[in-house]
Amino acid sequence: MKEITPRSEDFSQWYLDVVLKAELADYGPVKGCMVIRPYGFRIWELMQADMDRRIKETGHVNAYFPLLIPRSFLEKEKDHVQGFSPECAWVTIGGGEELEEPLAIRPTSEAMICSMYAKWVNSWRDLPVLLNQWCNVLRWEKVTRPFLRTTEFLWQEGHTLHATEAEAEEETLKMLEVYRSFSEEMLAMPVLTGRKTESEKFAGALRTYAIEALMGDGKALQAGTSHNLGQHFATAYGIDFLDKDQQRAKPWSTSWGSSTRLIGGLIMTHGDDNGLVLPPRVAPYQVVIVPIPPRKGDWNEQVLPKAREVMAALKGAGIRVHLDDRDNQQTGFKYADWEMRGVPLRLELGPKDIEKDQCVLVRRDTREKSFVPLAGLPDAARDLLERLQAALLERARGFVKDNTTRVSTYAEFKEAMTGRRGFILAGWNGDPAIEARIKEETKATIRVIPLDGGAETPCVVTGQPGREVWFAQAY
RNA sequence: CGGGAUGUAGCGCAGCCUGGUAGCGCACCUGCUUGGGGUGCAGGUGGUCGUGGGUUCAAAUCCCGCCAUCCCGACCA
Repeated sequence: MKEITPRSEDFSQWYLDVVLKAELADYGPVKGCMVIRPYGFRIWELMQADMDRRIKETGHVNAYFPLLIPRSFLEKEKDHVQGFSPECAWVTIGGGEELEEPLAIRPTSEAMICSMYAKWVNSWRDLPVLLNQWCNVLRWEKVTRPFLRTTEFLWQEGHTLHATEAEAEEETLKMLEVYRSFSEEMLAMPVLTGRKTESEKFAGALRTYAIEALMGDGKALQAGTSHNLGQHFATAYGIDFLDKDQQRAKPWSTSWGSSTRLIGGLIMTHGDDNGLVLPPRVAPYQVVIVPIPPRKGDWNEQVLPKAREVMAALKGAGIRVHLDDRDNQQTGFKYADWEMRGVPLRLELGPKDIEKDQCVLVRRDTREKSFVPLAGLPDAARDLLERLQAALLERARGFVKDNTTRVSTYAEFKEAMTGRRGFILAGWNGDPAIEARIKEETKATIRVIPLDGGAETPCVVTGQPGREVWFAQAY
């Protein structure tokens, strides 16, 4: 088995090595279209199940809309089509014949869903509409990287309609908070929340909000977005309703999405030189049992029965557990193998342990070993998994803190960007030209404006009155 | 889309310059060995050399086209 490139040596290569060697994904035959392999897909399923629960708990229901969108639908919202048409893939032939109207493979579903909403919404009683869909989307990206930027990816997209601006804004912020809590609670990935600048907002949106996470190489990853679409889409797609006072009114819409990109964030937040490190809550296997063969005799008699017993006990306690009973691999190989795959806890069980009615638990993050009596094992394992989950979040928070620099001069800003990068807190006068200049000169962009607008701080470039915002180089 | 590079077994590569029966390491299969941190030995399976054309008695090798991938730029709600 080939070694994983050290993280410090080449972060990009390290990331690719982890994705491929841990068998999360593999390249497909079409550029940018990756195969999500079973181990990677299980992570997605676990994430998806929890995110789906959160979406439903906030009052939304799931539906499914078509993959193909007529060109004329997409063209109805001007900013939207400008933003997305460069990355659209088109179906022009069907059944061997040229189509009258090309069909876009959805890059996102506002156009399709809003068109249907126009048909369905007539009265104030029909509002709010709170729909979500889980699906694939296609965006023709020029540069692709597994999970982070792929031509086709899986995501959820929520699309809602509201009677008032205040309600729409509340919804937008509510879903931003769902993404924040999900990232931190499930992925142990701390994120910034805030508003995007004009240059970074969604095509056709009034306001875009995002969560931003800091990766191990000091670059920021946009991990989820929530848009207040204003009345732009209602206007473009002709959605209106009769209000209580019998006046025709246009609803306010929102959309919000999170994707398989979160898996990339997970990898780059926690992984180390030995490979993946998975937070227990999204780990396909939370515990892997590595049975140790006896020096003499048959492990089928001396070790495996006990190992199966232990596995059953852990499973009974709701822990996802795998027994590695491969007899063609050595113990040391298995240790390295499961570490690479990021399994949070390794349980070693050998003849010596069985004699003493104990086992060895080894944490993936710290490699700390503990001897645990088999009697109370499920509780001890669950407890350790919870502590590990919390420790990962704490460590990641520490990393963000250590890699956040508050600067007051542009020289300091540039210096921070040439070093370890990370988040930079600096004043900005609100001028897009300044934002563009900073990007050109340092590669840093404004990741988010704090939700409260940011503390009053002189602009780092001009010295004019400004607000403190978060900068970083983005993925 | 511009600049550079690379396509040979599942993966990583050599062979190409100087044309002459396709090789190495890992992985995989068999057997033994080993086993509490990536064992060792022996045997074995697997390749129309990215693709189309050209030159030649003969092309992985030389020439031309195309395709794909990677790196750097541009692009990327």
